Amino acid sequence: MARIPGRQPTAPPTLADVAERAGVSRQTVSNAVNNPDLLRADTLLRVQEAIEELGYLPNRAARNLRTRASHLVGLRINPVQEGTASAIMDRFVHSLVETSREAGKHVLLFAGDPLDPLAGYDDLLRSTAVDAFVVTDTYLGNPQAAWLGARRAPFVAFGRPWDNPAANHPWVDVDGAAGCELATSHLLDQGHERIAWIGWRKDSWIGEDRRSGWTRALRARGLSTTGLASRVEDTVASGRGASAVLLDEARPTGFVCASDTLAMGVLHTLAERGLVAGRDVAVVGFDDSQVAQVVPPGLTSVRQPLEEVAVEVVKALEGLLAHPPAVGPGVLLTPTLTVRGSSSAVGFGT
Amino acid sequence: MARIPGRQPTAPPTLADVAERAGVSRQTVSNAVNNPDLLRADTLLRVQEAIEELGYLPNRAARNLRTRASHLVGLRINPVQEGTASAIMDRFVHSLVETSREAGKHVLLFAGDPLDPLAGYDDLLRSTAVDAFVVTDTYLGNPQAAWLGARRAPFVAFGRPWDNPAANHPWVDVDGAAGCELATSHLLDQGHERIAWIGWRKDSWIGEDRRSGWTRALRARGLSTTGLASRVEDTVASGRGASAVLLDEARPTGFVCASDTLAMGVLHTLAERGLVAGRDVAVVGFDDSQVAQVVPPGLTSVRQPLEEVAVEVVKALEGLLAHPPAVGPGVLLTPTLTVRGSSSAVGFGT
DNA sequence: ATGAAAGCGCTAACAT
DNA sequence: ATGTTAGCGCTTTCAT
Repeated sequence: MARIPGRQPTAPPTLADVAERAGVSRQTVSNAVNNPDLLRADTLLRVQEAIEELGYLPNRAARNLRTRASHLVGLRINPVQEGTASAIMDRFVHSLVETSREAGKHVLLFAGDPLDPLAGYDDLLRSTAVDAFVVTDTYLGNPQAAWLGARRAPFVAFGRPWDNPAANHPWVDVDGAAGCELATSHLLDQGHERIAWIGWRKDSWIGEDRRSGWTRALRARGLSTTGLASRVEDTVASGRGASAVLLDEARPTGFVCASDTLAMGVLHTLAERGLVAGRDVAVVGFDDSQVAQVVPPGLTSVRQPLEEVAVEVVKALEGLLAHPPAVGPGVLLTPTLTVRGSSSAVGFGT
Repeated sequence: MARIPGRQPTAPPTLADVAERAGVSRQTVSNAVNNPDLLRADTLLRVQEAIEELGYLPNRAARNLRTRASHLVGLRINPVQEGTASAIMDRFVHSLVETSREAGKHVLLFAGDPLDPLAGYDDLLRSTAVDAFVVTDTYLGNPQAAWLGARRAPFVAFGRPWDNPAANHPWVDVDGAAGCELATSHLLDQGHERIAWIGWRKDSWIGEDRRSGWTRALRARGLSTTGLASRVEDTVASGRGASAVLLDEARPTGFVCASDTLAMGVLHTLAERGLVAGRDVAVVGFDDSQVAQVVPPGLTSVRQPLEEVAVEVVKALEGLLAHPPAVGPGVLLTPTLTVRGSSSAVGFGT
């Protein structure tokens, strides 16, 4: 990289450096970067050469100050839940970063006090550090949505506004009911007729949604759900306990679970009883976590299309930050089912 | 939040707004924020009240432009390795974000073409979007370190400069050899004498380091390692294959693995042969992934102290960005062993 | 098609 | 202890 004498050896070149080198004004360089159409072809070429030679790239801070935009998207991350199989954030974050890059944005991570869902948002907003937020933890009944809305802070939610269908912020979500219906139908197709559900407590909107997919699939085949459902906390121990009770009292031949964590609990029960998943009892989880992928004999699981979610989220962000802002309707994506050994003898061997 | 008439209703208050309200100059407000010691107590109080009332927070872009610092740390993230148990990034990223916050920094995520380890760094550097980088994927023989060094880009590595012990950049790493020695000693203490190693190919520095811990522990008790080691790719299938061969040819009663992924491969082999982990054969993995935590009967695993790593990384960053920069020696942290059912009948029941 | 002037909000350097 | 001046690097507006 060529250096201008008299400058700090590490200071990157500025617009003025390029202008001098190309023999034009600073403004023309700016136009070459942002509105190339305005330049005559030969001028443009000369400026571009100078840019190339100097390795010029616009200074972010200066541009941000001038345009009042940071091209940064804030994403709050919570601590990893140890002892669970929860694994979607990892994949989602990567997809979001990747997609954001294509849209000329970067992702700014910030931490949040798990007890205060609002912590961190305010400072970033008031210091104009980010242009918008991506809000992911809507499962709590997200006060963020209302709060951010009240502050006129642009944001896109990954997750439906369950508690307020009239909310007018953009959102993207995955159809959990469809996923569980898919899972249940898969077991029905394998010949199972007594299929149990292990899900979350009734106050979880997501949990009730997923459960409805199980109900729907059984009803569609004229099968009863009575005595086959259990609602517990999202822990391996709860899954194990619930499956033990269900096996004793309802004798199901298959389990559909609201999470991979609960499904792993079922695998624990089976291991204790000398039963083999996929041969003796079928098990399906939700999220297609790494756990599902590597546990013997492989856990069949509902997979959220997180790459698509990221694409839709970024699309919504771009609309939101456009002039004038454009807010489309919520987007509901359909998950797929990844079949492994836990639900089909064929799948044995990973 | 009070609003100044004549301004956009959404534009945050500026230094000038606060100055006017407090009846002082803009500089005094700036000092109140950055050098409160310079103000007389009563002036400081008045300014602070004005700041409070207006909800003022300094504009990031303006401050960044003026101070030539973004208080942003760049972290490149790679795609999640599907089908493996690899899980440390998640935990590390969260710890890093948390610790950075305490140091007044935020973490900027960017994506990288997995094939080009340098992609993404250059642009952020030249556009002065970040103050420094945290480099994590040093296992490849990291060209980033040399490259960033040549550009005088401040960075801290999570991972030793294996290929260049003379490198003078700050780094933090976890002692893999000590971890595997811990794991092997644990099995020795349980009475095992034939303990096999399943690790990575010889060109992996990290793999050889971890393996040396296994060797050291066996040698210390006068036991031979001959015929007990295998070097394969980091996949579940490889771990399964290697453990099958080792069981047939060397009859080990315990396995120490370079990763949880390989350890899961061992569990596959055991499941196929009707053997029970922890009762018939002991297995230890590395990384204490979620997989290790939830798989029945629980996988004993070496746990990296990622929270400490993050603390040391941020410490090193602060030194690096201080005036003048201060670069301390590399920091090597010691992992712990999390014992679960796969290596002790006691651990049965999670 | 190109250039000149102004200013985004802040802080470093110097006055007072 | 506080105020004044200048300028960080860029883009918007307006003139040429």
